[in-house]
Amino acid sequence: MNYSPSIIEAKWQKFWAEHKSFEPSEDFTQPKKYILSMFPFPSGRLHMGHVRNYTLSDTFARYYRQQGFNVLHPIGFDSFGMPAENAAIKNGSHPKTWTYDNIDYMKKEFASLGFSFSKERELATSDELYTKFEQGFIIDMYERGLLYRKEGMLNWCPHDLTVLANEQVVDGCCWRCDTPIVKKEMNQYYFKITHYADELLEDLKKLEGGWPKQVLTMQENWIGKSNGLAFDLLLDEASQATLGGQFDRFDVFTTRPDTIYGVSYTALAPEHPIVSYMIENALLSATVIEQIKAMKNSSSIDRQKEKSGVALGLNVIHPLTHKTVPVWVANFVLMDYGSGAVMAVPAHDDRDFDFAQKYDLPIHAVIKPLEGELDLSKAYTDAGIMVNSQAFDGLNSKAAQAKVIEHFESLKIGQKTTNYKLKDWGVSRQRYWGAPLPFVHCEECGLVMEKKANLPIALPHDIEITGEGNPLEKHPTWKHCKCPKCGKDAVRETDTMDTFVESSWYFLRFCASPENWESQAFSAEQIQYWMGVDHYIGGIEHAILHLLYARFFTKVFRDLGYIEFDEPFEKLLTQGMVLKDGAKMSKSKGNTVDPDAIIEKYGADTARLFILFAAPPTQELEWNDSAVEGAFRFLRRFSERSQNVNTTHVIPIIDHASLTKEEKHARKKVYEALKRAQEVFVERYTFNTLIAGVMEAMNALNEQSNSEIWSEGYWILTSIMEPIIPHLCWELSTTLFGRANLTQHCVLDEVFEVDTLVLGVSVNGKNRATIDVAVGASEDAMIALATAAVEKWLEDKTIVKTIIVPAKLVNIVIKG
RNA sequence: GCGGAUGUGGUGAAAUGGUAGACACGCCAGACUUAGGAUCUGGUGCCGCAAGGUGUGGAGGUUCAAGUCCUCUCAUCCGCACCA
Repeated sequence: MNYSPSIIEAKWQKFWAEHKSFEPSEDFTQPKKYILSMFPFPSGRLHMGHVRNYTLSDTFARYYRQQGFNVLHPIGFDSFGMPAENAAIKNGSHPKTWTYDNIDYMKKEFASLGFSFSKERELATSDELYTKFEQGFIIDMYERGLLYRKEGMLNWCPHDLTVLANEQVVDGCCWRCDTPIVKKEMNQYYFKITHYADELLEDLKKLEGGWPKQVLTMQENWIGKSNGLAFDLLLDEASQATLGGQFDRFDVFTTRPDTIYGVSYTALAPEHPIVSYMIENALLSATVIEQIKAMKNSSSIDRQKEKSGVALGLNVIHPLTHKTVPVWVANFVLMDYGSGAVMAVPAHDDRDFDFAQKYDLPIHAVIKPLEGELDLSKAYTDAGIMVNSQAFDGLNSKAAQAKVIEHFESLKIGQKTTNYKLKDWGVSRQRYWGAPLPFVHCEECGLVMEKKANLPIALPHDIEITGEGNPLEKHPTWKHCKCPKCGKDAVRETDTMDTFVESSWYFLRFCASPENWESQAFSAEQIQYWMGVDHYIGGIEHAILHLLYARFFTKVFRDLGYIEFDEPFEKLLTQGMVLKDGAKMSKSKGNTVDPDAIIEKYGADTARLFILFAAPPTQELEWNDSAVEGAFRFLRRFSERSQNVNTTHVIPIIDHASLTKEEKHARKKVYEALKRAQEVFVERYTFNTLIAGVMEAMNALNEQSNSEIWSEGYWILTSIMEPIIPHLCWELSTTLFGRANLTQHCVLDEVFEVDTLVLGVSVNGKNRATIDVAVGASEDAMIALATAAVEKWLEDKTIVKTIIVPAKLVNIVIKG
């Protein structure tokens, strides 16, 4: 058979579409698999990263269908977001039109790759129906206090004119456009993700084994739990007087209570309320105020370059020694962690040390190393023996931490405290193309949530996108409404939501059956059956943002009573990037490969085969045009050699004993490939080795000419390969076997039985020869053969011992 | 600085402590062909005519046996990073 991918691929894609071949069953008594890859943003065209992502999930989905599972393999589009608006500014297109045109095109690309997605559950997160359910959840969360509004200093991207979550600030710049962010004070909506900080951290343990370690570590670091001591520092009387009696103390947090006697100054963040008060009331000189303002306004990158600060002329009382300690303002103290104030122990903290050096502040050593002398040219941050610490002298500093905390607690001047780096998730965006926050501002009632019956609060179509400000804010009528509570004139919230909100629950929405798609977001029964996601596949770039938010939503939905589990994704597979010429494919580098062009030239099966063959999924994949050719040539051979196969509807029964050596070898290779398939799909995911095994089997089949063995081989190999190269395999399987072979197969042990074994013979662990031994040969006989084979290396030596590894090798240990 | 990953032929890679380099790409030689950027056959880690030697970033160690386990170290990549 001539291999014509364009013909057979179109044929089977049409067949699958017409027969709705990949819709999951509503029979919830069947065993299920939920296979999901992270859905794409509809940017217009698929790139090779997408092809890799969806080829992986499709391969799992098709495998499990063959194994008799009810498989949910859905797809959607994460279709809100800034690029649609950017395109509107650039081309004058409407964000909606642009988005849905792109979706249409990308759906065609999906189909041309033969992905076995459920069509009936396809969604775009910008669909009004999706917005409706999402806004409902937002209202639930607001009622629970999990969504709130507060004034705060925010990351503002001056290019995109929107706020960004901390997670969306990369190296001080906007994660999308790389513009350095600035701080801006704004009223914003927040999700109370910190309420779940501890559970999000603790439940990472449940994911061990199913998630890559790297991702677990990244999440752990991001949540950033640390235990320590929080206590108040009392301002001395003079300082209280300076502050007009407005402040008498401030709160600090330390993870090193064992260094408490080493405190030689304290430092406040430039944004600290005491500092603000002093600026507002002109309690500082104009120069100092300028310095502090400069600290505040400097970008987070500049702030990290060099430590700077200034003394405030205030003093606090050390809680244990009662000595006076000066108060400084310092740029390295962060307002949004802990209380925005620190006790400084320069002898035992690198930052405090640098600062003390610069401003010539005293350095009191209170920990000495277990061995050797204390080096005062730098901070000693390790554990050691406490000194100059009154009653604590001589204690191991590590062990004494709890004792110091107890001491503070017994004096009622401090307490054990846990802090997290994780901050609440700011979700408002001053953009048009997003889901509106379902709130109304009423002069009488204040902030009022919409009635669920009024949802969705949909976006107006007639807007003008200029790139400046929020188009919803500028729309003539949209924001004017009646207060849902009192009915008087009111104003709609014009902020829309961060698009990470949509991707935080889309995997739940996919569980909804098409028949109640319109009426409810999902049902408990459907969720219970389909969740959790058995295999979740996507890029490592979502290790923190998306995966943390999705975990958070899952816990919230559980607490709202919608679902009954804690974690959404059982197994996470993070695929490596697709590279060309050693670099990530990108338009700016001009090293992209267009999937459509590859499909047109070689077909989807070639693209899929190459992508899975060139590297294991988690590793980077280097694009190689000639290796793609190689994949194509394999498919052609696979297709053409099918002429050796007899048509049959059952697997041939073969009398193994009567076969020639080549025939036996061919069968062995085929069944080895089958064994490997079971291992690869279930445990290892190293599809490259599976494909190699199938190639070996093909090579072995080609060494013999028994048509029964060809038939058995193709019966099994087309089944193993169907998840990878579905079009060709459906074609071959249909023509040859009436598709009866696309199912589970048993490994026949008889094909692995052999008469003779090839053993390696090594001398002192170095391989020297190979021998053929009969199965069942005695150890003595094997040793005799082995020693004879390596005689040359044994001359004038004494054999100390011999080690026989069954079916593998004989190692002769010699001396002299 | 902290955390993680990776390091094996000319290239992508394989090897679940037991014959390193499977399977491919590329390259070389041959066959077929009007032709070959098609197809088929054979070869291909390195040094060497060969016998043989040598070889998984480097140095040690454990073991009868190490790419694999342990210690140290170098390089590259990724993530986090003034979090008190």
